[in-house]
Amino acid sequence: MNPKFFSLPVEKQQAILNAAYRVFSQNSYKNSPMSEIAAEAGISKSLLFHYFHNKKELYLYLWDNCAETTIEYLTRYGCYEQTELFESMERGMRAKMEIIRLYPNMGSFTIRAFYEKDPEICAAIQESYHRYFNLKADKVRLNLDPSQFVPGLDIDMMYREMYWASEGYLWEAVQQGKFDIDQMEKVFNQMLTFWKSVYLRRE
Amino acid sequence: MNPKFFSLPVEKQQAILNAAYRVFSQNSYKNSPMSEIAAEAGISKSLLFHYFHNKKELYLYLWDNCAETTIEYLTRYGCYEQTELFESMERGMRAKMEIIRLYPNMGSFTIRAFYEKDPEICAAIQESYHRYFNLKADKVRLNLDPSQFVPGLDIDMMYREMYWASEGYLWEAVQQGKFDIDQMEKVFNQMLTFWKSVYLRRE
DNA sequence: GTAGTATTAACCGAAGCGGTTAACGGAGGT
DNA sequence: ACCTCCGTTAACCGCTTCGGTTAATACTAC
Repeated sequence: MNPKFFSLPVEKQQAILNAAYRVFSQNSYKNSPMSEIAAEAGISKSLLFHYFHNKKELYLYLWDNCAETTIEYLTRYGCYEQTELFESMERGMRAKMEIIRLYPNMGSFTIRAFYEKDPEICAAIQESYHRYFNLKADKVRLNLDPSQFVPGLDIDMMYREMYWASEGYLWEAVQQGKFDIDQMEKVFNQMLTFWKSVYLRRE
Repeated sequence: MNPKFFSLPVEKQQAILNAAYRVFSQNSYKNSPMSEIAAEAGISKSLLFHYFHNKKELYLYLWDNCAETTIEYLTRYGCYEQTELFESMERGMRAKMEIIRLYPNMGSFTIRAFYEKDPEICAAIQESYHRYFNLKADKVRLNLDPSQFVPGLDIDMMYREMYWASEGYLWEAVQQGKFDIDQMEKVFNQMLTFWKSVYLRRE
């Protein structure tokens, strides 16, 4: 790719990447036209090809950008550090919110890219995925003291439940295409206090 | 549309509809090629155009099929009848599972169609939506006895939490493109007993 | 056979694709 | 004033694919 891309004003870089994330996350690789990306980014198709030699390069750059941005924010918000369960959930959410603020459609793109079948890119994605996975596979360790929870609680189910609920809410927001991040953060905090109120042992 | 479509063997009808649901749910209207639908359904493009005069007609038929199928199954599983909260959740899930068994991608299609911006169909979708909405707007009434729950429970939050969790799980399954419905039903039952165990008052 | 129906290969003009080229236009130096 | 540089784009390229049609094939029943 053309290094001049990085000397663009940051907002313009983001506008381009976000347009690409949106189009690629809502269409298959094959059915995602470069022209649509350019138009949405507010630049000409020629300029888009000036920065990214071809469609594949843009796609794979986005993919790498996903991994790097994610790791960067997870690190910055202390998500790899050992903490207590709800604290860890909260950090994870804050990191995710910050990423959404930057690139609203990055999450959906990541998942789509991961399951993308097109032979032109599928191999590259999978290879790169395993590279990143091996790099950061050191799982997050939690301080899980079972006695802090309501007696008899199915902790595994609780964990999955919390995960699904946050994903479900996020998905709903993405579908509607509106990202009121302050509102989202508020809802997430409500969920968090709700979980604490029902899962934590009442003395 | 050509009425001969309905004298096709049922599996073939479903194959065609499912191919269409898949393609339209994973690409914008404009970027969804009829050829891709035909290929996935295992028929020629000409035959597809033989049954549906054009792309728009197919799309709108799918949309109507969503509404009708949904209403049919919700009725069949007694989801409009007045019941207790968890019973109502369970019926809703069973209905949804049965629909997924028939048309795995109908859910995602419905949502996408609802937010579709293409001027060629947007108006028709919205108009039709309001028609259906007015038709079935008689809200489900619940027997909600607050005393059956754990004291101090935020019932509204509990309700949203359950909704998001089931949507989140469903979405995860759809993303992966694998629909092991027995497995899904099992997980949903686990969620249901989990919810009861944490939300219902323990005597 | 033959009549009728289900299905498709081959085709149509038009549009859109990924990608290139040549020219424009504004800023800075002289 | 002119030139140079460079970010940017309009116009274009060959080609594919688009939505949709047509004419011929394959199949079935009599």
